[in-house]
Amino acid sequence: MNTPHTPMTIGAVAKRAGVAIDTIRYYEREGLLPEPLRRASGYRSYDEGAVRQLRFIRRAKDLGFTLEEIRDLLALSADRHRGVKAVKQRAQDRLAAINERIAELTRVRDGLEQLIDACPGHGEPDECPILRALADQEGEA
Amino acid sequence: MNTPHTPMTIGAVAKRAGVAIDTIRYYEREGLLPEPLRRASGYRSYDEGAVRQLRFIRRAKDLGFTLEEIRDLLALSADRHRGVKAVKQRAQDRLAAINERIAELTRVRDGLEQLIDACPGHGEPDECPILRALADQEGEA
DNA sequence: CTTGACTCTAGACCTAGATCAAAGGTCTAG
DNA sequence: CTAGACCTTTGATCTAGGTCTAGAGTCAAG
Repeated sequence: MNTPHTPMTIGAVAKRAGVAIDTIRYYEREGLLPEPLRRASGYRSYDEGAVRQLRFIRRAKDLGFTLEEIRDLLALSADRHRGVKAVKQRAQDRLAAINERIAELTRVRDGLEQLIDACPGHGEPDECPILRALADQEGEA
Repeated sequence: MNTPHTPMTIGAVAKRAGVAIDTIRYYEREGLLPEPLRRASGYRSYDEGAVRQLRFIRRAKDLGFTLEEIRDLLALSADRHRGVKAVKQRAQDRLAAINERIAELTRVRDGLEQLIDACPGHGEPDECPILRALADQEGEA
């Protein structure tokens, strides 16, 4: 199926997974990667599985998962059967968070857009709606 | 027009502007707030202008401006006439950045949504499209 | 054997935007 | 006058996710 045991140095793994060497050691410290075998010299010795796991982490990060959530996903993905349901739930949670963030940014964008449209781009600062919006005291509780 | 000179302690200003005392001193260090007058005892003495400026900062922060950008906006807003054009430009830059971020998040969301829809929520991890998407090696340069 | 590239560890440092602690001085109500 | 709230400074700490340094050891090629 696959080359079962192709030992690699940390540098080779880093190159193949597209991450920095320091990042690999950092992930190991943080429990996102298992401790690898060591050569007699103390060098870390990795196989293909490490590259796959690093790519997993990178993709999950691209989807906006935090390292803590990824640690959780990795644990779940190792759990045959019972993990799948939980993984789907995590993905749904992540989706909800992203949607909320999009809604928030959209609100901010619309507000900013209105201010820009109303600003002539010249004249007195007092007549600039952007500055007025920032400076006006509205909510004196 | 306004109460011309109502000296306040830092605590009073913090309360009225809705920020922490430490944050005010931090902004002062960072050049976002001018150094206030001092009483004989060394206590900082603020007036209404400080409250307005803090609210300005808070609103700009809500619009996603960084403190560095806000420092820039404050300098521009003090520049009668010539500042308005630059302020509008900064706002447009900010708008473009927000739109880009929304587009990015939307892409991520759509990808995640597809994975979730395709995941049965049970069964073997090998059949979970979420885990497969994260784990599959696609790009072996 | 030498050279240069690579790796090891422990620990410091980075961004951004605060937040907190320690040790002490000041102000105000009662 | 005293308790307690408030203020001062310097400097450390926090989150998140790394990045970098120093000093030492190792590996592969020529």
